Amino acid sequence: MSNKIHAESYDSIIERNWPEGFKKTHQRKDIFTVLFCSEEPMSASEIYDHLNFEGSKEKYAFSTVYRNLLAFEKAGIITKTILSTEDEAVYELKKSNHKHYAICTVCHKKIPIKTCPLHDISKFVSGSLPGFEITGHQLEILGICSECNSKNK
Amino acid sequence: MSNKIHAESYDSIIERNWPEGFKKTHQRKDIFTVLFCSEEPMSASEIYDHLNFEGSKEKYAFSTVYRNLLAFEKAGIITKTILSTEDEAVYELKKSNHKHYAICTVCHKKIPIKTCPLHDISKFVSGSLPGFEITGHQLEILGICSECNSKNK
DNA sequence: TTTCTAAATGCTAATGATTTGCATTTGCAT
DNA sequence: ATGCAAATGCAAATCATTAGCATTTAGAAA
Repeated sequence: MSNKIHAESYDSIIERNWPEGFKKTHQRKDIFTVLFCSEEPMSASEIYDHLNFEGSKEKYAFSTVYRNLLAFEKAGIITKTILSTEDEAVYELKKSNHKHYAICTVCHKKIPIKTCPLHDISKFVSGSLPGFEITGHQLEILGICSECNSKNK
Repeated sequence: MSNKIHAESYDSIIERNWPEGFKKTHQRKDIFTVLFCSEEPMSASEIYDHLNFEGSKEKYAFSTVYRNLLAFEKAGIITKTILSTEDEAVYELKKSNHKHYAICTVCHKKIPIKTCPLHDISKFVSGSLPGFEITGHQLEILGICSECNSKNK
């Protein structure tokens, strides 16, 4: 990113979170920073737009974005999700507190759910899945948000 | 389908499950039957292959498959799901007992989970989402199955 | 049963997200 | 500073899914 004021702190954040043996190209650092700053999971094209329009003279190819999202995912520091209401995958940094969303099937608004109802999922499931090592889960709650509901009256 | 022996019973099943005001074309009935007979959720191309290779002289266009999957979904009798390990959407008839899957991230095996851990999801979530009307949910458990785990030793 | 019409189909071409090939550039270890 | 594997940019290729349009068909009406 071009914001000099924050450059230092981002650098140290990157330093702490960078995967082992990962080349630090400026493209990679910038993709990481965009994801780090985003409140919401982002699609590849949203990331691409952020990188290419925010006053930076750098070039960021679409293929670079996709290749690095895949690389970050393999390295285990981001999560890829395909929501059933969208046709693009979305990506977010793995934070300590992971999130799920309630998604309105009418307006596609995504409302984060504060608590994960699957804290004890492993106990719940492991009984019926002997030998299966659970590494994660995906959950969406689908429905109609209050705004869309009232519009339909 | 071409199996005369079962034709009668499929007809009555179709009769009972057919959406209101839906034209009964042989293509639609056959797509329904393929889904009805499948143990697993199927992708559009799997359905297409079943229709076009199982000895039938009928023609089934890809666009017909997609159009009718969408129509069935709108009519509320099938479910479309995009699994995070696959790049095709999969479809299944809504059965009384809905299912979730534990998916191996290595071999992509799908293991049905017997119980839905979200029976009381609405209570759980509704508190934090006032006015949101829950109509459904998507859940995947991701991990490594026992076979893939033992291979990696 | 025959006629009629909107809806459904098959075909092919278009779309849109994601991937790939390849020549060029760049981190980073020596 | 040098060298090379890894990363990049660009453009073309893929792959799932959708749309356009001329033709066919289900099912209501005559």
